[in-house]
Amino acid sequence: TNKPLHLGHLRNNFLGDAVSRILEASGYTVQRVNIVNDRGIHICKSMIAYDLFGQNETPASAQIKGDHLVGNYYVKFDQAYKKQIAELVQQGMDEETAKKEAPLMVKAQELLNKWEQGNQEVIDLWKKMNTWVYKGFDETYGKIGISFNKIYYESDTYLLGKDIVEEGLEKKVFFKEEDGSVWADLSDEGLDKKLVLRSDGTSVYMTQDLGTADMRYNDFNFDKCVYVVGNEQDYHFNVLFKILKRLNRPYADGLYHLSYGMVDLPSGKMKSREGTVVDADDLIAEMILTAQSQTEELGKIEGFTTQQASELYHILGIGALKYFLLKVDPKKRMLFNPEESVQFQGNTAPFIQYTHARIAAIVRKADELGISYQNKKDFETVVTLEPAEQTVIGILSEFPRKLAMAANTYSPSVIAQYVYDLAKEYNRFYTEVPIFNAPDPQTLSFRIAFSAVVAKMIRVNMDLLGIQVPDRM
RNA sequence: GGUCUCGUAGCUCAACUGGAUAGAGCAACUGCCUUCUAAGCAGUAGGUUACAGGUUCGAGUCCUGUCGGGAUCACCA
Repeated sequence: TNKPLHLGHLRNNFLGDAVSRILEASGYTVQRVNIVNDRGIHICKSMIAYDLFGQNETPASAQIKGDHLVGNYYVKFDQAYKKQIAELVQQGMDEETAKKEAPLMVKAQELLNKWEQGNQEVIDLWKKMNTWVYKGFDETYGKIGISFNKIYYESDTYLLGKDIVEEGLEKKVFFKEEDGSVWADLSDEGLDKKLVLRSDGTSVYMTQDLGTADMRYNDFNFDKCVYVVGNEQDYHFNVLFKILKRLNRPYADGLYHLSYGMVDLPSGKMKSREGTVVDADDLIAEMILTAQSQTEELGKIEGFTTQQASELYHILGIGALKYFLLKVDPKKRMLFNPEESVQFQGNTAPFIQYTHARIAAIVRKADELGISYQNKKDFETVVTLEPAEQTVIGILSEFPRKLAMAANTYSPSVIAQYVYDLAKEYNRFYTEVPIFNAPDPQTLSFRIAFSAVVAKMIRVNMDLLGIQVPDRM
């Protein structure tokens, strides 16, 4: 792609990462794979705008991340393009024709053709600008702790799948129209006919996805393959999976589309072209800044080095952001209100992280006092449990079932909700039941051990979400 | 228009896949720091689960219809 990451991408990446972690914890070996759309007319638009207005600007000279720089040229193209359309319409051309015949669009098409023909000059510029974009993405992915085992580029894969079209024709899964275009007819399953190859013999999205499905199976020989893709592509994946099934692919039954809902703003849907998107880098920076100001306001960084403090702000800010996007059922669309969504109280990551930090303080103190709590015999005669302790233990015992549910439904929100309930209930214990003023040494040992177990479970669950927990905050 | 999807407190979300009195947070109000971190805890108030039928011993959850939001139905990806 040629546009910077936004909030929707964050939901996508956090979901993919968390689901990977949950499946790993459930015994699967997981390969995280990303597909980068690095070719097509949209890239050409950025390239043209750069050619026209760029004056050899680079991310270094402009002091701006590469993905933002390239994204800005995409916007510049669109502005100039719209102007040209308006002028043509003014001269009496109808809008549809104007959109196609505006000089800039014609130029972009020419550029795409040159790219496909391997024109060296075009390829060089394309590579240069792509490198900037990837570097920008790497920086963002680094900040949010997301990584992949393998990255596929569409410039390498966009010609795949044509052999499968041939195979499908032989197997009568596809049929050919008079103009030479090839289609899949799924009308007997309540779906429409779907184009799989253009009349000029070039591929479309479906062709490519048929090819990449085979490629991924050859690369990884997977039992399951989870596509984390937004729900606006439900129909596409429905068709894709049905076609692969009809082609008797051995892996067809293991394919799953983790279809997640869009992130809406109070003003409505995010639209890149209209600039109504929440930029990922801006949001990340804002979350970290908010974490900093909240922490300083509460005066909680006594004894922290500058380095430690900035690490804490990062853990809190990124954690709050991840948790906010993961606590909601993936299937559902969700609303992001910039004014209200950046919160650190209530059902948020900082609340859970705070609970962990308090327990860590208790454990530190116990260790300093030399209190023994690591062995069962330290407290095995304790039988009376406070109500709050009983409730917490009940929650702890639910973990295996919750993990299984999260894995089966590909739903990190199950884990998020669970760890919140655990922290919430522990906090009740924390205020109601004294620990260091426990009535006897064995109860004291038990309550410390009990707290340590809760801290461990908080850490384990937050780790499933890809969220770190601090020992002090 | 066809298909899919959603509609739960003022707002954002839960409800363990059909079980008992529908739960949290935010916002509002009331208390609690001389005691382990108040980013916390306790409490008050807030609901005819869009609406109308149906299935069931039992429905927010299942079926039908209506209304309302969203997505999709490209020789774009």
